[in-house]
Amino acid sequence: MLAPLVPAVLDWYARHARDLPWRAADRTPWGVLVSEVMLAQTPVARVLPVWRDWVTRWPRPAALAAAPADEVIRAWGRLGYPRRALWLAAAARACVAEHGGQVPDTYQALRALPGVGDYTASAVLAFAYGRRAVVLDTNVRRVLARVLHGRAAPGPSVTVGERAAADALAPQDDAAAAQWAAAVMELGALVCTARNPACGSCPVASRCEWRLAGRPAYDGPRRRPQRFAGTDRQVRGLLLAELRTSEHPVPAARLDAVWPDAAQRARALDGLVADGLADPLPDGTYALPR
DNA sequence: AATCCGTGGAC
DNA sequence: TGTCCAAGGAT
Repeated sequence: MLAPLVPAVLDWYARHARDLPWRAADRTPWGVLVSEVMLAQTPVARVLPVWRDWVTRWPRPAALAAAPADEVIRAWGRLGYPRRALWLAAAARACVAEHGGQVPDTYQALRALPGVGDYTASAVLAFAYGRRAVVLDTNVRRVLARVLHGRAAPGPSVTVGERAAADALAPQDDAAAAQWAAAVMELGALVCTARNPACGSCPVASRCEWRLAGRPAYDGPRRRPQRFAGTDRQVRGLLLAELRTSEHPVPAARLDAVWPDAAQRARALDGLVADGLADPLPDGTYALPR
């Protein structure tokens, strides 16, 4: 007799969940939102110190809403995708302007915040408010692809069938569904990993379709590999690093030194300006916006 | 729907 | 060096 899937994963989670600060008993919806935005495409270990700095410096949305952009961008450090820092600041202002300074607790209102998509809205509902939500991140998608469908990895984008299966699997009860979301995500992060999954430590290995099929390699459509070297993204990163680490406005000549291709450099700098990550000053220098 | 958007570690 | 991967979202 096989243990039912959901209880087995919940039991595993009770014994193996990491002690992460955004899950602590004194967590706040604001801290959870900050963590979710930071964790997108970014490893936990790199998020931890930055998250602690942010929630200490800006314990509530109103505090971040009042912070100057340059301070916000510098506090983001090298987490990557620095537009997320501006999204969080804009979300904080929306919390103040439209939700009494609180992080909203409905899917629709969360989705309306800048930088909050389906995953983040669902995660805040579940992890901050203990509500039932279908939380489909890369970990959950991988676990379900393997356990339910015998595939090594999920497809490039969430399908309606995938969402329906995840919905059908989640407990109906709010608290149980929230626990399930955290548990299955944690299983994907710690055991059912993309590379070298630890099936020997998996609580549902005995009923995993993928393992039972001999762990066949993924053969479906692949998302095109993202290049980085030589792209505008790299140049933006180099330019912003120069602005971030300088106490004073940066002369154009110093920005010229970070990348040889003038056309690409100009394109990247224009992009930063358009995104609110750089400010061209009247004297020809550049600085972080205030 | 396909592309863009940072950064760094593992292999 | 190159590739893949890490709690996605916007356009």
